[in-house]
Amino acid sequence: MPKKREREEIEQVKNCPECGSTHIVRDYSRAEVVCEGCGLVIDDGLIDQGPEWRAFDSEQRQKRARTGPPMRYTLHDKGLSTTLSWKNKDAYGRSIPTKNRAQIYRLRKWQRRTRISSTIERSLALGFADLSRISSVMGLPRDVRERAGMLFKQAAENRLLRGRSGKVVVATTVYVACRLDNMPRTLDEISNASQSPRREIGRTYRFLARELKLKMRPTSPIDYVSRFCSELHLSHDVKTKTIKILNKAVENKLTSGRGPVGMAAASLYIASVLCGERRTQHEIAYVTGVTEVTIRNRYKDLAEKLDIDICL
DNA sequence: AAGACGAAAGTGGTTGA
DNA sequence: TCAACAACTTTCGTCTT
Repeated sequence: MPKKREREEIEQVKNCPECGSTHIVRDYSRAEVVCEGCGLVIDDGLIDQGPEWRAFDSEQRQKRARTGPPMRYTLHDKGLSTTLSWKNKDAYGRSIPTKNRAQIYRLRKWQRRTRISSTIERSLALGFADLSRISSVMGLPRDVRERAGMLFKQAAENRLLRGRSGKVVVATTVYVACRLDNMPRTLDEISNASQSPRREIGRTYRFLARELKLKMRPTSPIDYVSRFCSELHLSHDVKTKTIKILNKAVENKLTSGRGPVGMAAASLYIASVLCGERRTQHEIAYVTGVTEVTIRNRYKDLAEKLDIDICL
């Protein structure tokens, strides 16, 4: 049996409407037509003509053969649920006798009720798919993913997804989970990985924090240090030096009201110079996502108030 | 030529009336 | 709801190495 093609290039859509990329593929495992450039889902509900099972001999083939589309895991019920018509007709078009109407009514009522919980499950399934995509792009550890998943579930169960983009909510739960696990990511990083606008994530963050009564403490600049250090290929010495500087800054109350990322960036700059492993303001600005101007302002502050001499 | 500097205007979010 | 405000960004010309 020839191997089934999981993904294939597509010819109908020439360019992605979002980013213009021509790299557009059919992903049968997700039933989507996706732009590889920006991740935009151009079409979904794609029907895979192949079976989802494999048969190794003719007996198995006979047992497993059936009609209907293949199962899909991105749907909460794997696409196998029953639909119940609203007409008082049976499958042959005959009208249903009056004495059975009450029964049918009860069936419909339960159909309606179970469907409410399944919309939640559906958004969960979609959200989790998004979550695993974002966390693998960002390389997040499992604990953070789990936490984000739990948060998303809470949000869905409390009906907080209404009128909000699921993608943004997922991105927000990732942001929150990172912070709660003391490995904060900046809104910009989350925004890049999830392809959602930063301001939306920020707004949703405040909303979720209020609705789910999340007790968020302000992030400490120290939590950013190791990650930035390794991205800048700086030694352990620079790292400890940076943390020393930051602790002193906290003691002298230089950090309150200041953006933690800016503080971390400036301390990192100072430490890198003092340890003779100098990185330019430009490099640090690029990695940390704050501007050179902010690094300058912060580090001037620090140097002056903490009596640090930087001989350039 | 690259990096650092700083002034000035612009931006998005918070706060308090 | 709106204006004032602080922190931060953008932009750009100048100085230093």
